[in-house]
Amino acid sequence: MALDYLKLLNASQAAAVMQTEGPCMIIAGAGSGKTRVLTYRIAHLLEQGVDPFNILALTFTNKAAKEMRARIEKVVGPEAKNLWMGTFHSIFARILRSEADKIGFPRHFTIYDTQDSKTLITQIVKEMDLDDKLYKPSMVLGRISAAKNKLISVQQYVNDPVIRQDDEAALRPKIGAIYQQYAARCFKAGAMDFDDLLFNTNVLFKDHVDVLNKYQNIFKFVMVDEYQDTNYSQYLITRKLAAKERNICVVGDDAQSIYAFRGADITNILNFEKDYPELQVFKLEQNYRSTKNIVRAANSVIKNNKAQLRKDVFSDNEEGPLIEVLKAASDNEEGKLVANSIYEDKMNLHLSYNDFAILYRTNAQSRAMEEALRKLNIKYKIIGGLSFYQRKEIKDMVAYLRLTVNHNDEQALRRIINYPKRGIGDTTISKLITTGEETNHSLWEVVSNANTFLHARIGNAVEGFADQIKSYAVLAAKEDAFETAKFIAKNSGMIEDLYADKSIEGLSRYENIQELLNGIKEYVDDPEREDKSLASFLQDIALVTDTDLKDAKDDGDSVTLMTIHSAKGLEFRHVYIVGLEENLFPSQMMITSRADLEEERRLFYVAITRAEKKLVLTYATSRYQWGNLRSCEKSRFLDEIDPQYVDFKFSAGPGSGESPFGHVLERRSNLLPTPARKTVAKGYSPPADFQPSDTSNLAAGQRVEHPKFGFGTVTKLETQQGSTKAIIQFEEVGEKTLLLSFAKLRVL
DNA sequence: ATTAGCTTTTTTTTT
DNA sequence: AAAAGCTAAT
Repeated sequence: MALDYLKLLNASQAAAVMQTEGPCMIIAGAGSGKTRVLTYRIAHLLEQGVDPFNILALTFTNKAAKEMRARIEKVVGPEAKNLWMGTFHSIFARILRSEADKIGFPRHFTIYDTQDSKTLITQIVKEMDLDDKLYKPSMVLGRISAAKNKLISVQQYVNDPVIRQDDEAALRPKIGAIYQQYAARCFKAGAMDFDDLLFNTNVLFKDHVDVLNKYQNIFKFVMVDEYQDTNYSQYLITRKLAAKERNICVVGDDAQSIYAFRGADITNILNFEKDYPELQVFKLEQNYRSTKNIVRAANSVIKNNKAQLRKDVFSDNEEGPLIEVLKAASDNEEGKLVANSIYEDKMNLHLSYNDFAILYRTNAQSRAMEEALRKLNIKYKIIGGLSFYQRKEIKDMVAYLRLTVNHNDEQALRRIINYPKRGIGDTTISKLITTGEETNHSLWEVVSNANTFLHARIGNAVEGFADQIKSYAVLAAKEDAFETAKFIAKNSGMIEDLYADKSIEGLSRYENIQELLNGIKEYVDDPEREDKSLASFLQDIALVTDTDLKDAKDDGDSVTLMTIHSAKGLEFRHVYIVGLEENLFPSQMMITSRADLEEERRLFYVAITRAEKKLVLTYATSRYQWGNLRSCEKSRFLDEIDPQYVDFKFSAGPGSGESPFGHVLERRSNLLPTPARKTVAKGYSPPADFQPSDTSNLAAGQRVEHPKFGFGTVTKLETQQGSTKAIIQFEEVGEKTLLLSFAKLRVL
């Protein structure tokens, strides 16, 4: 049959589309038509007669999955609905639900969001009588999360001497104990956090070969988008699933890897080459999105990163205008400059507000932008930030729904046991918890038998609450999600409580509950929805992000505001990247190690490459931070762009009046040590015949040579998860920690 | 048990 | 600047 869509692809794109059998890796530069390739590749598979039920396509966001499914549907028709397509988390949550009993979880397990996890950790730290200054929930959760992403179980964690040393060195020796308690409590509550969804999938596949076999036979073709952002846990899942058919295709761009903080591991790409020696690699290097200036500027930035795969992204588009750099005196003025510029461009070039995006490093930066846009009556939408489902009243309502479906959900129970007020105070609650711990019962079991150990008055209140929840569960068993939720909202007293509050915030909370109910109604009314149960609805919203949400209800012509992380995969005609200041972008927390700084630079690269026609970069010389004014220095990243692509607009807009000392200050900042110092050994250049040695038998004390760092001595070797790190004291550049599988070392 | 008023902390990024 | 946590008074 004639594959007419091949006409729509360039040579390398077409090659990648046609390569359907066996392992394949597509290295796709920014804007190189990656989604197009994935779309047609799946379409091609379907045309070859592959059953859509046998194709698994994993994407990074729900939105990406939705979009791709829609595009495939355009090519192949409604068959596309049957593809397994979604995020890692949503796909494997679904599989875990149907196999839950095999790993001891209830079918309707709860998914804890980050806030639930942190609250639980705070509670555990308190119960264990630990110093809450030392054991900050975000820090502890970070440790636990990192462990899970590397598939380190509680047992392994507490037994591993290296981990113990690390924790002890950080004066936090009890993290293992907290991890243990945290996991036990989640299990008792029938709950999994985000990382558990992947961790437990691995457990399931490891302990139940029959189950793994089943899914290997279902997923005959596996595809992974944004492969550079997968962690070890995800890597292993895909490897296991593809082990039988070996039809696995991953798409990624190492230059756009920006989720290392979440455990994403670039070695997955290298592992991939090792796992599949017969691997076919395709490179997509032509950028169809942006002007030549934008692509070249982006290249000049990313060139400063040492750790990267060889790639040469180019554009055949017009040259386009230079990249504009604007300087503002304050964050508020920065907002004004951006808003004015958007307004002018829209009028002069007859664009719509949808053509514009403002990107920032942190959500907090949106405020100044919002104010400025509002003053000019420019409509905007904010993606991310405090999501709908994170609002207090919504979390309360959802807690009722969650507890109805899963009575053991401890966090939900604690959230609402005294909301609205039922006279069950802190003392009672801690008594309930302690009893649960002592008798090894879940909180719910204690609560529903409260009369056996509490005074009648208070015991009745507690059991009354339990009865209430039980009655909701009876209702949920026969009614759909909407009817159940509507009843709960009224019966619980939440509606009444919120309605009584006549303040502006109170009113909006009341409206938010209405909106949630509307959302549930919509969910139930969807003609394609098969499962209209409350449980099904909850499963759906647990993994929905705001980024996915906002897109659904497109509110007309508006400028988009979001973090750079959220902007990944998107494109806009005109892009403004704001807040290009030291300690903001790059972020303060990311400038201490080279790896972090390089991730930050990749983030900048991602931001630049979102722009099609015009790119504007701004920075402010002062901004409010934690309520007080701070002065800021412009970002080192600005100096990393090759100046031939940049137009430094000197004077800021109206009202800013360049200070007479402007030049002086400018000079001074140039006298500071050059940013982005390269850690290469100055007095060393590698011999032309440099040949890396086999380092599998490397031992501490040996002398080695490195092509960039020069000569050094191995001080220590550390093996973790099968990969070995060498700590080497170099003569010229000091101590470095190198991954042996990466480092080119010659043993002397 | 509840609440008003005070102090402390928080800002990285997200499934 | 705002939210969350804590103390003291009711």
